[in-house]
Amino acid sequence: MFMKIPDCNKPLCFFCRSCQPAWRNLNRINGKKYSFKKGELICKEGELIDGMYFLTSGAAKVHKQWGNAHENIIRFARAGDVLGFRGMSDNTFAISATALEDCNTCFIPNEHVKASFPVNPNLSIQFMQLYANELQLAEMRMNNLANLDVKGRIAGALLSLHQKFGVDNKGHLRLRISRQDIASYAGTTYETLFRVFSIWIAKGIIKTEGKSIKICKLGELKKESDA
Amino acid sequence: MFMKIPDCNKPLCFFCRSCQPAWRNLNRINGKKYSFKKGELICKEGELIDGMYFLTSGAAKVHKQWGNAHENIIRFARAGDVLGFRGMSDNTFAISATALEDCNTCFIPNEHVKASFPVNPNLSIQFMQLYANELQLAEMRMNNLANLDVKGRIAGALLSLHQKFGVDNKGHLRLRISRQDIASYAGTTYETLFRVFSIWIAKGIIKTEGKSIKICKLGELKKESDA
DNA sequence: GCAAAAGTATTATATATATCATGTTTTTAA
DNA sequence: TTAAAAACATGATATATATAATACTTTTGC
Repeated sequence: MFMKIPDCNKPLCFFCRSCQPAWRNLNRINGKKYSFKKGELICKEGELIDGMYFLTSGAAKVHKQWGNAHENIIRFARAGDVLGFRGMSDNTFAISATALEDCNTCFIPNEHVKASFPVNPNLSIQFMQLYANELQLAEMRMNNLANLDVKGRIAGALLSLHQKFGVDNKGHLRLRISRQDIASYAGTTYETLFRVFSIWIAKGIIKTEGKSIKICKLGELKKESDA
Repeated sequence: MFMKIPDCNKPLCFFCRSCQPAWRNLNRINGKKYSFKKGELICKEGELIDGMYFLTSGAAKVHKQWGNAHENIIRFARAGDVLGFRGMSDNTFAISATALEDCNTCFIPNEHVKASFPVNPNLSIQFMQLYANELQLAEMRMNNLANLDVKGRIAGALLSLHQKFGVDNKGHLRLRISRQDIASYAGTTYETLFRVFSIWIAKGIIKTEGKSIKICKLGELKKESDA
């Protein structure tokens, strides 16, 4: 579950991609490669996180536990995304991340992240842009949660998943995910999600086959999510 | 309402603060100073925004109009904050900003922002950290909107305002803001906000005096907002 | 200083959606 | 390979909160 990074100058590691080629060797020395099985916790709210995880393969959910059993999913991550604390100060984080598929990650300690900025002028600009984009997404999502009814929120959730993970050759969403997780992402309950799905399946807007979901009428979903 | 920036190397302008002293003169030449009266639109969703506004005084709301009359406030900004598109690509923005008090801003065109990065190594790091912080706030707010009931959301809204704008010597929130705006920020309606306020006033948790709001029992509000 | 507009106060009603309850199927672990 | 645990399916009920309707009060522009 842990080893030195053997080769990380591949396009999927955000960090190495943004560093000068000559610097990547130091990333290899200072970073660690962690693998996580489906369902495993990558980082947990309240824990001290002294570095960043860069997802190189797999998928994860970033979530927060509420009291007893109520979980809320804040966002999803796929290869190329960053997990763990943002910025570069040591800090405990208020949010957990769990692997939804088997994951490979590069863990880079804050020390080394900090040391990398002066030497890699492009790095902070890349981070800046990454965060700016995520911020924009976050604000859109905020809006959705605050203004749309359940249908709209579920539509938005499906569209995000569609955009982030794409579809396979059969048109099925590439991420196998439980209905409960979709509900948690849309800010609703499983039961309500089920009801909405039933309606949409009847209308031919989506099609399900076990855990696989196919969006048949993308336009209809878009209409729901910006009404 | 528009003039060349006369003097902007003061601590309140995020951009100048993050640049080398020698570079600030160029900011002065390339930037423009815009002033906005209370209620005036600073930037409007759909418009092309080819630069960033740096608030040096006053307060503003960042919001999105929904169809007919439904408005949602995404966040507030005070002196030191950035408005307008984030990142540095020319782009139309999905979000509007309106002055809540008379505002002074420095407008820096994207061209000059871009040109400033290579020369001011600290600049992109400052931006990165700014965005990282805002991202964290955004994700917390997302959570609130998705999981808390109205009471909790209103409590959260008041606490944010309290934290962002502070209180005067009488303990009143320093930002004079309409109930409708608080409701829009909390993702609810004026009427519901009114009901919740009535209860809290009766309980002595808050006190109102026209537009002025005083939080008497901060602890009680905190309890509401993380239940 | 006055008219118009924006903001504030309040109740009654409607409805969307969570909660509860119960059974079935699929997946996981031993 | 079976037992246990998640995940899925579905209806009935309760409730929080938006909507609607109406009147009063303060602020703003002319």
